[in-house]
Amino acid sequence: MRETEIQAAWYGLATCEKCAIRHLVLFADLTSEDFSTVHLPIEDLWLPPGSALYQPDQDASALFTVREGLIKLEQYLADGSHRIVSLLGPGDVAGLEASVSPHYEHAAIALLPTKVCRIPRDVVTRLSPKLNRQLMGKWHDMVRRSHQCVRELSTGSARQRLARLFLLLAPASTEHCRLFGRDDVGALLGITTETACRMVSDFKKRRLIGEVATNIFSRDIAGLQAIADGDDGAL
Amino acid sequence: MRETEIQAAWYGLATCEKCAIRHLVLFADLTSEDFSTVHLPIEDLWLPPGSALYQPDQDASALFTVREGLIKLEQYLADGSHRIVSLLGPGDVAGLEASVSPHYEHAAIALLPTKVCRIPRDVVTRLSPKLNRQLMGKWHDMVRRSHQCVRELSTGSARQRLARLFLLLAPASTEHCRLFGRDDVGALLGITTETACRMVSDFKKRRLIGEVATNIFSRDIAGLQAIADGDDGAL
DNA sequence: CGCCTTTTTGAGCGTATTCAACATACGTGG
DNA sequence: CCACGTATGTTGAATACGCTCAAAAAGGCG
Repeated sequence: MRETEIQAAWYGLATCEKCAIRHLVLFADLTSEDFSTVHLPIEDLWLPPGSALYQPDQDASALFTVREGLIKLEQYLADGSHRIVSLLGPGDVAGLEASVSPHYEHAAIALLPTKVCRIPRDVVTRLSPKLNRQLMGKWHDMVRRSHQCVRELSTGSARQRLARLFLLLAPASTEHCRLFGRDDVGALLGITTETACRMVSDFKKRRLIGEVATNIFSRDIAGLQAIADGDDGAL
Repeated sequence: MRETEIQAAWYGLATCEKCAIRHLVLFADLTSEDFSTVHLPIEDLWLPPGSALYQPDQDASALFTVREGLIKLEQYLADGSHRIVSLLGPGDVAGLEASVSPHYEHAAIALLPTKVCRIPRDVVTRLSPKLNRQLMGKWHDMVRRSHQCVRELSTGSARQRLARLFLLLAPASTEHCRLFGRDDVGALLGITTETACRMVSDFKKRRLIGEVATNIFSRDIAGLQAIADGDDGAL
């Protein structure tokens, strides 16, 4: 088991009022006055791939808004193996359970270079009534993401799952997308590392994807869509 | 596609204050006074297996506390097939999205004879501040259930998944448990109906389960646990 | 440059799927 | 009450798929 620690570098005190993605974060409804009552530090953190935001059963002292990048939530099974149960992207909140429970329930680990802002649990508690609408919305997002993982990434053949993953990694309009380690692809899709690897190879051979740099891919959206829907991978 | 309609029979106006499972439902924190402000009807419904509480995109006019039985939440895929993304049991709330969104996102269908109480969306809206703690808790439950579905029911071999399902169907202390149609077992575990069927047969042959009546099973908890953890099904 | 980790590829095997046939249960009408 | 028809459950045989184990290749990093 690889040792993953919080390697986050301190990035700077967040100026939430001017946050570029504020419309989609927890503080969307707050006024300037509300901000002035927040005296606890809200930090911006940069997470390199592989670094953990938190570990299961750890004290849930904060929650984290994802601003850029991708976070995996994984849980451990009885036999010591693990499974990725959800992915969190920009606008999502990691560790929402901090608002209702004393401990985290997953390991939250960056899959890509990721920027988050850390909001102490006490800030949420204090602003609770004002944040309620947004909190509900974030819970709703969590549920949707999780159901998406079952529906898209844990259903059908390995080929279909990988195709759907490539489509989820970035909007169709985006030129390139960044993939993560084959181990994580496997743990996410519920297949082995080897199968994940073989499938990626196969997609490259069929020109459904093209690797423009290490783990940076261009995509044939229509082709991937066809694979994702029907199981038709015949040449 | 089978036509499933709301066949729920009206059961009686719920007397929430005296509800036997009130400690685990949405109204746990309310006072007598609060109840007196609720003038909209809260109905108790009995759902026979196969009947739908709601369908996707339907107007989300109420949410439903499950009191007895089991509800499946399913979503449809591009190719017309469907996948069960979560199970809801006693204490869980179906259609929580009604509190934040105008439409339902799943089909919610009873797998077993099921008793629910229907709480109009307006009741929740009106009592909103008082229900907040409980609502958060229910969202949290939804997320946990959904992650459980990935972790336990969509991971490992078909044999492991089925073993875990039998363990989830009822507490270990419960003598018997009730299973549902093989189609639904398949859609839940992400395997085909035939495989689900063969596995159930196999479990019976190995005496891991015993069918005391149609779809009522006794269980060898320890045996099932062994299958669920290691993949060791060797004779 | 060598060491370590991650990725890739191969071969053989076991499992789940497919497609088909058959059995059983259930509900309806004769 | 039984006969029939449909829906559901069960089983078989062949195939395809993904897994295991093993080994080689390709990056990173000291």
